[in-house]
Amino acid sequence: MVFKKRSDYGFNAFNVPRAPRSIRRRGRAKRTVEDSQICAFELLASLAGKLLQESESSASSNASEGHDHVTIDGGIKPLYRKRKTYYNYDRCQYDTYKRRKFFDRSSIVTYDGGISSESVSNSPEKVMNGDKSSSAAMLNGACGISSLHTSHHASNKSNDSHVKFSIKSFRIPELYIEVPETATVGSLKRTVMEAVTALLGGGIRVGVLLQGKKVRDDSRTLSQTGISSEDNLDALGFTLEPGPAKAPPPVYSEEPPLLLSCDAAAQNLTSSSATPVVDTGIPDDTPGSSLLTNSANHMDNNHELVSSPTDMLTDKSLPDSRALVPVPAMNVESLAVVPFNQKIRKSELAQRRTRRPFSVSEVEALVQAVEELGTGRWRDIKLRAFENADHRTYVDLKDKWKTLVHTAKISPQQRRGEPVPQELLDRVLAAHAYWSQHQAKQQGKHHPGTLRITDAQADRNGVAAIPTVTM
DNA sequence: TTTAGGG
DNA sequence: CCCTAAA
Repeated sequence: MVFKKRSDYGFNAFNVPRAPRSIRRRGRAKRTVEDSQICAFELLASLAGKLLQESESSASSNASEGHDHVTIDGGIKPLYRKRKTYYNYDRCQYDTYKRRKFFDRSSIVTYDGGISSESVSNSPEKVMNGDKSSSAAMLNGACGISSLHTSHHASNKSNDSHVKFSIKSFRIPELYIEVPETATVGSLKRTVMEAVTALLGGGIRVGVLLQGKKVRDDSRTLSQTGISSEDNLDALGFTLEPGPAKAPPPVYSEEPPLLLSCDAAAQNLTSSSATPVVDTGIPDDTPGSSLLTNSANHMDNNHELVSSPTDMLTDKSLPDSRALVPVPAMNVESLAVVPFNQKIRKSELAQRRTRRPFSVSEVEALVQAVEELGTGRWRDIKLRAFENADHRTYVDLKDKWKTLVHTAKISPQQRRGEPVPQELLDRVLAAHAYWSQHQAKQQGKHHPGTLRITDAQADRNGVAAIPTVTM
């Protein structure tokens, strides 16, 4: 017997019309999206959707037990989930992309389902292996769709406009549980509880959705994002997303380690001066799919990422089982544990990498390398100029070059982000032109010389300077 | 695994 | 940035 508690299958994202782009507005509120996430985290920590009141300096609040009101301050560092090694990059992606397609889309739940399993249904699929009677409990922590519904009350204070969030409840990601029919209800409950506990303990992140779209830019303020006390916050929602259970050691300073154990989060968050580390990476901004519509697209999910802390399988579930269990528990266990653990790993890689805009110096290095090696040798370029930047894959460099060429062609007014010196853009254009005609495919050591732009300050009429190679 | 492009 | 087809 297989039970499933699915909160969402972002799978049918395409069934949902894209929510209208939210209206950005700039105001005085200075809280950032991250702050909201902190609020959400605290709620999570208490495992109850208690009313959360956020106030800047009010002395007290009527918050409930477990945690009193929290004064959120800045200093939240985005966490970074380091990817596998550079060379495994694509492979990892390949291994998980299918899964991602299936789960990435999340949505705002329009119903408060609470933390309990609100819709347990029999899985139509048959358990593949012979462990039909297994008491394995699997927790699918990868869907990243747990979401909740929030109700909010705009505070119309005269001067400082604060936004108050009253999150009724969170919905947890899908839980995939499997227990023998001989199991008792009690064991089932425990199994579910363990699955939930494991999920929360495994680290969870919070996402913010507005108008059905995920808000990724954690640096923007609430007002800038469109979350203002004056707006109808009905379109605002939070989501729980499975996060890495552990924080890989940061490699670079700009890669804050991520630690997200529930406990840690709870501790940090309950402190008014805490500066918890929160992952800012949000999987996808695609409009969420409706949780209410996915039931139809229910497809075999037995193979989807499911995590199952081994401890979860060891006991609990069996004690009450008294029927004939054809397969020894141990065997079942081994069969179940292995695959599930592998799957949860994949789920951890399913997160979209955090955005890392190229700095001018990086662009400089890239341009330099391309001038020397030409395009089409991104592997070498990576090795030459970004050997120590694990977060810059050769694919990234190639992409960056692509955008640089584009950037160089458009008017400065159309460019965004940290402005790239015109000098560099000129070199980009020159190198691009040079290697384009030169096909750069020259094997061997290409010209050991240096690509030199003779007309760096090429005219802005689109005529790229013709570089020359000097020996 | 890399390259090359589209998404 | 992601996803892939090809090489």
